[in-house]
Amino acid sequence: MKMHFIPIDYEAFDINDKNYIRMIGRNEKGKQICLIDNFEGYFWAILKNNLSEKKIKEVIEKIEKINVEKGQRKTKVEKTELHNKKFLGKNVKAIKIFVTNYKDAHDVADKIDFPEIEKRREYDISITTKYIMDRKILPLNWYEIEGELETHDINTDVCLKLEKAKKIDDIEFMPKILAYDIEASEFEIGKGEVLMISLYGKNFKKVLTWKSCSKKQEYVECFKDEREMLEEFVKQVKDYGPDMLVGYFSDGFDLPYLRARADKNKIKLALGLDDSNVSFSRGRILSGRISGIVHVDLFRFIETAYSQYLQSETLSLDEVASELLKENKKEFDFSKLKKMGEDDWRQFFEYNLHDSYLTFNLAEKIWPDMLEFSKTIQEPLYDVTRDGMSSNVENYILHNLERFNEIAEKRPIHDEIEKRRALPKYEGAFVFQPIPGLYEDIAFFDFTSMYSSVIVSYNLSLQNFVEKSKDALEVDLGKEGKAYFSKEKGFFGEILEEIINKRKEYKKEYAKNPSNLLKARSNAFKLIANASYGYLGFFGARYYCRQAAASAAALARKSIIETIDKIKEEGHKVIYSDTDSVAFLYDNKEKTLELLKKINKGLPGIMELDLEDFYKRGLFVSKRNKKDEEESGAKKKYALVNEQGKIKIRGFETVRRDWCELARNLQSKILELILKEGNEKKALEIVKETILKIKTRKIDKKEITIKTQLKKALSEYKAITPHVIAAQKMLKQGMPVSQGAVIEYFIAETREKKSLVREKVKLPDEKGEYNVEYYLNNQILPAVGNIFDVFGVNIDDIAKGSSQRTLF
DNA sequence: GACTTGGAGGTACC
DNA sequence: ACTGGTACCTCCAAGTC
Repeated sequence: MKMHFIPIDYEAFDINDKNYIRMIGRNEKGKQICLIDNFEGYFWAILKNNLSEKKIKEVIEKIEKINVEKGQRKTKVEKTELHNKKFLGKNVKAIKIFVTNYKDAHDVADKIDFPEIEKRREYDISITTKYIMDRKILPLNWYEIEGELETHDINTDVCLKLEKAKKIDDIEFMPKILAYDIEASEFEIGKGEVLMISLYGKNFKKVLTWKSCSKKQEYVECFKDEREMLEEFVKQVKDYGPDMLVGYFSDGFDLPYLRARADKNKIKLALGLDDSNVSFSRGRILSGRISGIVHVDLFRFIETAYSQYLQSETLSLDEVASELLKENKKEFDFSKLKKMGEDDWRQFFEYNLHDSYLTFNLAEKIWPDMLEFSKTIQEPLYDVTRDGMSSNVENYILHNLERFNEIAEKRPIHDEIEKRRALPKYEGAFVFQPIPGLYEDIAFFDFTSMYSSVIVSYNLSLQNFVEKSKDALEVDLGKEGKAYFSKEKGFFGEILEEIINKRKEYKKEYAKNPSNLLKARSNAFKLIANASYGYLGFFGARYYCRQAAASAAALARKSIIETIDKIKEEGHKVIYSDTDSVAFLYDNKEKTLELLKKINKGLPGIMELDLEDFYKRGLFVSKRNKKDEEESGAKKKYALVNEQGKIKIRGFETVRRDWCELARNLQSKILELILKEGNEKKALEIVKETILKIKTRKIDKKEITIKTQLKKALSEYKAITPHVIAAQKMLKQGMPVSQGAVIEYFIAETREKKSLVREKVKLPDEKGEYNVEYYLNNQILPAVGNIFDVFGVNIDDIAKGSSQRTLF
């Protein structure tokens, strides 16, 4: 049989202790297809230099006799091949060792500890990654496949055993998405009961429940008990037949909860296309897997791939949906949960369904990004929606090694990781100390993907890292001495250069012909390029090279400082610089652009300086110094307005979520008045008005709420800060408090004089007046004080003055 | 008990 | 444990006088 096929889900399985890969996907008509392929697992033994042919033959013979026993399973070396390969750019002879079961590759490798063997590699790559690397049946690409019909215990339209596959042109593809969400009686996984499950797909909406049903909506279906509801959930998902089952925070809540309740009810949550139970892989965070259906936790994907482009301060469904879909969650008061009337249940069903509705729409909206991530990195959707950026970078590299005939480096294990983590931080970026003031006519230059282009231009990588030599590039690492890098092109640099070029190409294409898909594609490459430098310095990386990362930082410092000097030489006053950007005063745009060209001519390799923008005004403030410290300009804190009147604020409290809205909004208003109108007097009036409002208690509670994230488990805090107290209070009230939660509280008046802030903490719904003194002295005045300092106005005096006036 | 100082903690910048 | 370093600022914790 011959047909078109797009693989979506990958899974390995064994028959008679041999490995196979099962791909689930669709044909162009939307039929669900299962495709089975052999997997010939292998790893590499790299031979020492200059071994005689006879010696090599002996080694091969020894290797071919190796076998291991793992419980019932006996794994042996099936065959070997001798190849000329490369390892970190060097030519090596290596034995390709095929094993009958790849799961035991590590154990087989352990037995090959002969003196003739230099290194053993690639036994630590996951089976699906290895399969994709080897057979090049790439996720979400279209193929024409040929194969025999196969009877296989799986619920798809057709199942084939693969014989031939040919890549063909893309056909537009939209997966069948089903979103789900649950509500439970208690927050802790499995402790309470699942009260309802909502499902939302195309022309499909349902809420399954076993609770009050007399006034239910038409989309609600009622069951006798939790068990029947869970069974129906499985049935509904199967009938719908989605490619993707999507939840929001469903790895951490919905799916483990469902599984726990199914276990409790002694039933199987047989969502898998082969009727298998949902399973969870252990890791720092649980990952819920359903065989044949891609379970996606949108929250995790958004967190790694999307969050840096979002304004949302938390990644809650409500905030993210509000930003991306312009829709919010429905209201529901959870404190009612203990005594629910029929109308309350009605409202709860609607609330539950709406969460699935939002999740479904988010999934459709973000689909281009998931698709392009998967195609770019060449890893399955399931992985790409969960992996962090370091894995994404690494997988991108692994899938591109073959072109370089490279054997992959190993992943570090415990001792090596510990060693790397114990190393001190190396010196990073240069940040210019600004002089506080209001400046006019500012030009901003910045380097495009500075660190990546430094890495490419100077060939900084593990492969190029060498002992001191005349031909090598010498990088001065200051206190740490010097590092040397060979000048040949290494695969790391080549791959990174391609990534940068593709990003440029797709960005240009997008500008010409905008589409969500092109935007997503350009973005995927951008994210990978941006994470590559961090990858070099990441202790868990296969291609970790601290010296390369430190050298990238050192050479970037050198570049930006030289750029600053050149700008100064032209007679400009440089006012700021951070890492890859420089701001200076200009008087003539043409001349400024000429200067840009001139600097670019002198830059090495692919390094490129760009005009970020021309700004009309810019404000830099001083640090809130401790006593006796000399007043100095604050780094990473400034506000600019460009010629179109667009304001850019960095670092100020306005953009910090751990300050109350009142302070943030006031500061923002003041910055705008100063930047747009240059009117600090009017700004001062607004501050006075706000002070009066605070004192007369006219401020809404919402505006004085402070939000702080709980970064670790409550018990691990050494210092008991206000947000820890607030979290403890929440816990006492039976509210869910988990690591990562954003805690909300306000500072209240207390009967007795208390000196510590935490003694005045109250939860938003607690009775009590806000603490005038605190909001004045710890929120409002600090937020605007250093802005008015620039104009020689002491805000503390003003505050005191207005307080005297109000007294009279 | 008032005051200083160091560091824990959180969040932002690039 | 799951990309890197730099920086600001608040509030607690513990020490000094």
